Amino acid sequence: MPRQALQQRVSEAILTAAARTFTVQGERATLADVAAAAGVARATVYRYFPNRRRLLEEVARRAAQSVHERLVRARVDEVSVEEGVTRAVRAFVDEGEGFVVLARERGHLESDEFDGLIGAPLRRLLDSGRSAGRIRADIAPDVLAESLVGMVAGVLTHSPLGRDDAVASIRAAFLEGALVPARTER
Amino acid sequence: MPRQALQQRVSEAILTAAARTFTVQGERATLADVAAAAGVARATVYRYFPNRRRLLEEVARRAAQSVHERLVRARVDEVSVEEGVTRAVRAFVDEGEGFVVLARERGHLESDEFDGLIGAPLRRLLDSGRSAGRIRADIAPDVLAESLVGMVAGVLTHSPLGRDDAVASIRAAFLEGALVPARTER
DNA sequence: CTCGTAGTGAGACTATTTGTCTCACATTGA
DNA sequence: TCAATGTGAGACAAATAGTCTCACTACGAG
Repeated sequence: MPRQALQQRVSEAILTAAARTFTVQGERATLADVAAAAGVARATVYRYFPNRRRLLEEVARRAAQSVHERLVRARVDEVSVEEGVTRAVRAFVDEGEGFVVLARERGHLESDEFDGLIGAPLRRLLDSGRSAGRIRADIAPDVLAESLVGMVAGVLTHSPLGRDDAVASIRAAFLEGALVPARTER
Repeated sequence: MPRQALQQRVSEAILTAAARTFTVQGERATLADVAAAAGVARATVYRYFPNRRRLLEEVARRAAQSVHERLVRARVDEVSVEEGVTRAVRAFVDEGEGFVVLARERGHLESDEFDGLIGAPLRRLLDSGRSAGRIRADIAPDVLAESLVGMVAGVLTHSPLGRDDAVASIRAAFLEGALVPARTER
């Protein structure tokens, strides 16, 4: 098995270029654009991915897998909910462009990688927080999870924030809300 | 000006079908699909919209305009921030599929209809709340606005909630956050 | 009621993009 | 140095975008 280092690099270059290109130009970017961005011939893209849809799916699948691993490594279920949410948001934001493509495309994927790899752990985290009485029970956990994912995708796509600022803002907005805590009430 | 009632109907049918088709099938749905869904010939679509991109833009532009008018009619700037946010969320949710297309496509539009018609009023609302000391000042208003839009788009796309439930959940999550209010603290 | 016209449906046609295939060339490893 | 593996380039077929023409339908004026 000789040339596998090259194939590794090429595959990586294509997937990275695809994530960037689809994030910047939108869903209708051409595979010629992706190939050019990756610095390879268009035919080479088809040597690695049988068609456009599968390339998109692979970008999304890898992003989902990568985020999942970050979540596991971050041990989100072994810390407080607040800290767990912070680390989850950090995992999403660190994934960057791949996460944006994932959030945008996940409804059109073959198998629902997103739900198993990200949705489920996120719901588990929120659920345990709910059991501990720290996460409010009047909103369904899956709605909270969707809200968080939507917030991250929206801010990543349309706000020019640095990673640390993005994480801090999203964490605070999601956990504590936009209102100033009403300290004097009740 | 004789047949304009017909053209009105046809235009409406195409735009509605386009919003639904692009929301359900994603960005790469075919114009033949849209035409079939609208019950017109494919050529007729091109009689009303010069190309695919402009059709998408028109769906988004109309959604933006419609939401803007809902915001104005709702007088979001004449009530409390909490009520204003509630009405804004209701405006987004009521727009439905058009809003989903708008949120997804707005980065790739010619002119930024979204920011002027929706982003600006939303930021004004949050800003006035901030001046009144009710909206937290440690998160930039445009980040809060993006968060809210992302939340709505995410929940509308991936949660099977009824309109009233969706509005209530999003309102509560955005304003008060996911945490149980720490009533006993401090 | 009939006719002229505005507007649609259907389909042929071109351009662009997707996807397939072949062949010459470069690079790696023995 | 040489053989094998993998890429670049470009020709090709299939699908979709976009253009155009023509026959037909239905509305509205008389």
